[in-house]
Amino acid sequence: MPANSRFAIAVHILTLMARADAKPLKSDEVACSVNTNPVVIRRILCALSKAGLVVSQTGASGGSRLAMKPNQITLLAVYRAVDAGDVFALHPQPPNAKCPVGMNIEGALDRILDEVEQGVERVLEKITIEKVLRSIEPRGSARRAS
Amino acid sequence: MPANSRFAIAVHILTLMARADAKPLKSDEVACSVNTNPVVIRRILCALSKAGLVVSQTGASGGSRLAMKPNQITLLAVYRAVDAGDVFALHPQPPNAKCPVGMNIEGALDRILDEVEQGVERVLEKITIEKVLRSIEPRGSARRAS
DNA sequence: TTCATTTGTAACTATAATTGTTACTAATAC
DNA sequence: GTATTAGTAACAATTATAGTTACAAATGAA
Repeated sequence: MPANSRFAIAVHILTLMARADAKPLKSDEVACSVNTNPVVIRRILCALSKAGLVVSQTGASGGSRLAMKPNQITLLAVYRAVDAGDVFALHPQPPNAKCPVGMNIEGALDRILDEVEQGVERVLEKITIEKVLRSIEPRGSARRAS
Repeated sequence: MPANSRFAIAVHILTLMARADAKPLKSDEVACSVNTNPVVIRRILCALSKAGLVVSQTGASGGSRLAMKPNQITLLAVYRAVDAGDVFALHPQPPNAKCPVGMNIEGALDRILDEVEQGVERVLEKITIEKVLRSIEPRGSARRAS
């Protein structure tokens, strides 16, 4: 099924929570909106919790809520929290070290991958969960950035 | 095995060809440097050929060579030629259309994916095969990074 | 013309990652 | 105490990738 959707689902989850304000959401409720199994949601919530983006509580009337304001959560933080994977993979097998190109290409590709990831991060750090929520709200409860 | 290495291998192949100058390389020779099966190489060469980056010829003393100068081939062209896949995937199942967030989140994520891909492309369009080759040559024709 | 060589491509296998699922434990509120 | 919920382990189903074998089509050389 490869090509992972954890980042997309994480953004969805956090947007739901931003909309719910401080009210904790249960993994069942979130799963209903995302249209998947609650365990899939809890796995991602666990990563978001370890990254300090959400706070969860077990027990009756438990659930999860944002650990900070929606305008303090950038998509870069989300991208790093869930392991979204690299933009491209390097060689499956190490190249031939006896070839002048094979010997050095991995280092070169590694540096390129770093630059590409930085390009991704520059974009993601400019977008917040608040911004995503506002881009979704048809109108009405939309609110200015604080 | 997911997370595809076609872009990495394509850059490797083109760098070999840049170094070989106009001499056509056989898929066997390339496979030896990349350390994989010649068919894997030919599959990628086929994509590069369709994109007009290389020229191939069947038959005895055939092989493939660059279709243009190494400084005219950007990594963006390579990235587009091989299907490197998206930076992140959207929802595996469509979200719940009855939820205000579920209804609109896919569009928002799509726009974010577009921006991210543009971030990737801005980086890749600045790097050419010539630059990769120079960053690899141990010395002699080596040149300072720019 | 004939033959060896090479690409192009189809078909199949093995591997690995993801998502979905069930089942259970631990924590918490009422 | 009891019901509820998160956290997590274990496993199945799906899917993409890379590797492999096999063969047709094209080409150049004898």
